[in-house]
This record gives sequence, C-alpha cells and structure tokens, in this order.
Amino acid sequence: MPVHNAEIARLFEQLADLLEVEDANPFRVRAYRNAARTVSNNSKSMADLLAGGKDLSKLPGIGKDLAEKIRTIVETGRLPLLEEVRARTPAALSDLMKIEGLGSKRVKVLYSQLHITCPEDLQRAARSGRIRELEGFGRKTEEMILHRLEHFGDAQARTRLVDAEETVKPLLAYLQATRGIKDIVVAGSFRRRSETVGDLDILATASRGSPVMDRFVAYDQVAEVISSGKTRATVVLRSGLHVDLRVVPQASYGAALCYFTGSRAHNIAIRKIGVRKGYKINEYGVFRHDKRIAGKTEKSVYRQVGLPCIEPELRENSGEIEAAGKNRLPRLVSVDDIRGDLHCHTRASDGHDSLEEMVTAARAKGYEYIAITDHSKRLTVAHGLDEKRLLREIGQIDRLNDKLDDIVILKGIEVDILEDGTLDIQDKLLGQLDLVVGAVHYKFNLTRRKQTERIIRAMDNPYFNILAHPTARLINERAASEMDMEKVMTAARERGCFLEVNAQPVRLDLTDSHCRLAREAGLRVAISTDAHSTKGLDHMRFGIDQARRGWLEAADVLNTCKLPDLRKLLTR
DNA sequence: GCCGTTTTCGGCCCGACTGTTTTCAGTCG
Repeated sequence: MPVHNAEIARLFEQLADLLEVEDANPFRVRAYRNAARTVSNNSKSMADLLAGGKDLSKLPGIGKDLAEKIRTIVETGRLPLLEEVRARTPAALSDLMKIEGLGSKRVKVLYSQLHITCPEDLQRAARSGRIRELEGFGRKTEEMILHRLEHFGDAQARTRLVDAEETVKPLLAYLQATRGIKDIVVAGSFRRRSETVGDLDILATASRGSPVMDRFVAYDQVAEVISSGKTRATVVLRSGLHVDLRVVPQASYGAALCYFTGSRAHNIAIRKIGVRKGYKINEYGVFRHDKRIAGKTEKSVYRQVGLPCIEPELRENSGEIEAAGKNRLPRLVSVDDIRGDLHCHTRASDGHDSLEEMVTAARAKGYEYIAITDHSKRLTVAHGLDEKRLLREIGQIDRLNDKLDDIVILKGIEVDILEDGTLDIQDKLLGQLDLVVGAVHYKFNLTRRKQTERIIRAMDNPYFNILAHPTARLINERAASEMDMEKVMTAARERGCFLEVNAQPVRLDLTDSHCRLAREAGLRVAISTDAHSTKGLDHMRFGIDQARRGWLEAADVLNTCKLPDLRKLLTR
C-alpha cells in the first residue's frame, strides 16, 4: 500500500503543531507547514517521484532534511521525529489547536496548567470555570471556548464551489444595494475557482461613511458574528459557511484584490520579489519608502514586480510566477472555445429531457456538435440501453440529423466498463457509433493495480474513445478510486484515447492537478457536462474552471476542435 | 528548516481584531 501525499502532509502538519506548542523556532514550524502544503499540492505522489529517482529537494520548500524525512515516511510509513515529540507532548494537543480561537500558546497554557489534552477535558474545565482563572484568559475567552466546542466535530467539510455560488449570490445582491458601495467582489479560493472553498472572502470599496459593515452583520442569514471592525468583519452564516468582508479605499482596490485572492503561497512569493526590489507589498498597495507607487489595479501590482498579470486560477505558487517571468503563461481555455458537448443523456436512459430538447438546448449555445451518450444495460437503475434500444436511438439520431443543418448530433454511448475491463455493449454495435465514452459505475474499490488494469483493458477495445469521470469521486461524498493515473494517461495516449473532465460540480473529475498531468503527458482531455437535462449543459463552466486551474489551453481540449478534426481524433 | 543575481549566515509577510490588559499578546488569514 503506497503512502499517499495526504498522509505525509498530515504527519508534517501534526509535527508543526506539536513543535509550535513546544515553542520551537517559528520558522522551523513554518518550514514543516510549507512542506506539508508542497507535498499535498503536488500532482505526483512522492512515492512515485522517489521510485522514478527524482530529487525531492528540488521541490519548493523541501531541502535536504525534509527530502530525507519524506523518503523515510514513504519507505517505513513513520516519521521518527514526530514519535520523539509525541513522547513529550501529547499528539491530541494538535486537535485542540483546530478549535477556532485556540492556537499553540493557549493550548500550551491549558496543557501545562490544567493538564488538558482533549476537547472533553477542555469542556469540563470551561464548565467548572477554571479557564477564566488562567493568566491571559478571562470570562469571554472561556465562553468562546464553550461555544466553539458545541460545534466542534460537526463535519467541517469544505463547501463545493457550486453551493458557495448559491450562497453568495443573494448576499452580494444585498450588499450591492448598500449606500456608498462601489466595487464588490468575491475573492479567495472562490475567485481562484477552487473546487471547494473553506470560507468566502468578499472585498468591497465604499465611500466614507457607507454603512456596509453594519448591513453585513445584520444580514438575515447571519447566525453568528465572530468579529466586526471598521474595515473587516467575519460572520458565520446559517449554512455554516464563514464569510469575511473587507472594505478598502478605492486606491487600494487592486492590491487588496491580489491580497485577498491569494493563494497565500502565491502572495508570499510575490511579496518576496517585491522585497528584493525594495518594495513593501500589502493589501493597501505597493510601497517604496512609505510612498504608494501601485495598487489601484491588480495589473499595476504585477507590473511593479516586473510580471504580467497572472490569472486567478493559476495563483497557487506552483510554477506560475516563474512562467510569468519568462512570459510563458498559458493562454487558458475559456467557455467560448468550446464547440460542443461530448457526454450527455436523454430520457432514453436516466436523463430528464428528450433527444430533441437536448439538441435544441445545445443549438442555443451555438455548439457545432453534441454527443448523445446514454447509459448501457448493466446500469439498470439508470434504465441503461441494451443493443436493441441503442439501435433504435441510433435511428432516431440519424433521422433528426437529416433535418438539422446548424448542428451535428454525434451518436454515442456511456458504456459500462465491467469488472474485467470488457465493455457492456457488443463491439459490432460500438463500431456503428461516432464515439464511445466508457465509465466505471461499480467496483470502485479494486486495488490500485487491478483498477488500473481494468481501465487499460477497456481502452484496449478499438472503439473506446473517452474515459468518463475517471476516478469516480464525488466531492464530499465518495473518495476517488485508486489507480495509477500516470499509467492510465500514458496508455490512453498510446491508444489514441482521451480522458474526460466531468463538469458536474459534484464530480469535477479529473481534478485540476490531473489536468496538469495530462498536459505534461501530451494527452488531450474532453470537458463534458454529463448533462442529465437541458439545464445540465450549463455546467460546462465548472469544467472549464477546473481545466484552467490545470493550466489547460484550448489546444489541450478535445471539444475545442472543429467537427472534422474531432472526427479524425475519434478514429483510432 | 529553507534559501541565495548584494548573502552559505541571517534573514524568514504583516495588518486587523479581540480580550485582557493599561501597552500588548494571541490568533487569524
């Protein structure tokens, strides 16, 4: 069982927490946190990199020591230094630090003065009024702790981007209607179009005396006000989502937008470049000797550090700054580049709308083509098509195509990949289709080796074109199936097959880092909505978001091709 | 613990808000 990047990151994070409680050098603590982030953000597994003979100390924030520690973890599953530290300092203290408002300093006092090591101890102590007597603590802090403990352990899953959008839309409209409001925008991971967001960061500019802060904390969906000052407030909505609002002067809008869009790692890297040039960069602007020299627009901030403006989706400090420096930023794919949808369903299987309705909706989008890919027979819950019903659908599409001159309907199927890697529809029929989309809908938990073999075997079928929702993960619901993604991508490229970025907001499968992996492997991806209704076709933009985060350009995407080129690529 | 086009030593982002304080430490992002 290979050690996952997430596990390595978890060990480093815990080590950082415990060292912080022990008052270790804060920069050493930060080094472990940075390393945890580098590891978990890396699209390739550390185990694979090591197996491939790669030098991990080349990774940002990983030096000789941490490279060696990663190797030890991969080889033994253990981090000896963490075990040493745990012998002195209880590991559970790192859980206490997850409670909002408790950091290393307070946890250290709680542990050393009251021997508190877990949330239960903490609750008992707070209820009996012993917390307020500690130096540096008081009545309010004790109340805060009790309050936070009530909701501690509630699944603190990150919010899916689509849900965050639903939440923020009415809030933005409400704030927009405030007297004196000028700009208002959602920054943070939402603006970077991350597949999930931890909280929402709203940035506003407003004229002096605008009551925007008062209005914000008075919003009817606010369940709790965490803090509220003149320029910044934090609330928790009834949905559980944390929302920050920051108000800055107009002259600082661009600098603030950079600052609050992040990512943190990206900002720090940009600020370092600024420091080298003798500038101070913060949310109010770029300063030289306390004089603001840039900051009204984002572009002005980047220009001041000698870089072109970097798209929000790329701001993860994962190579975009170096690429910008060499003027080699990708020209990211956009919704306008898309010429058709290659995966959608009709009422024939589990879709809500008819063939005609789906095609009409695709025409309204200006698409050149749309592929109809209903399910195959094994998926009985979806009323999957057998050979006979598939033949009937083929006939329907042929007749409809004859009547249309502004769009072409491609005949397809989303065929089940069976456990042994064979396909759920006879080859004879697959050969009559324009494209075959294959997907795994059961046996998600095969071993990594077996799952990889299963998928490659499916791609061995000469009619196979696109692997749909490759890992079958559902965000916050079902983990990704284990597979050797690099092997799958290599196999796909060798066979003339493609992988899908499924644009359903709950899937977004491939992930952003998979997209990047595909680009590096020279493998085109299809961005498809897997629409089960005409409305589902609108999800394309979420797939585009994911692809943009994965550095994809139009040329990296199969369905940006004109129909004749697409047909060539679908002929193996 | 990492890092280097002024450096292999001496830096490492920094401002807002809160609570406990009487000038600041802790936490967060």
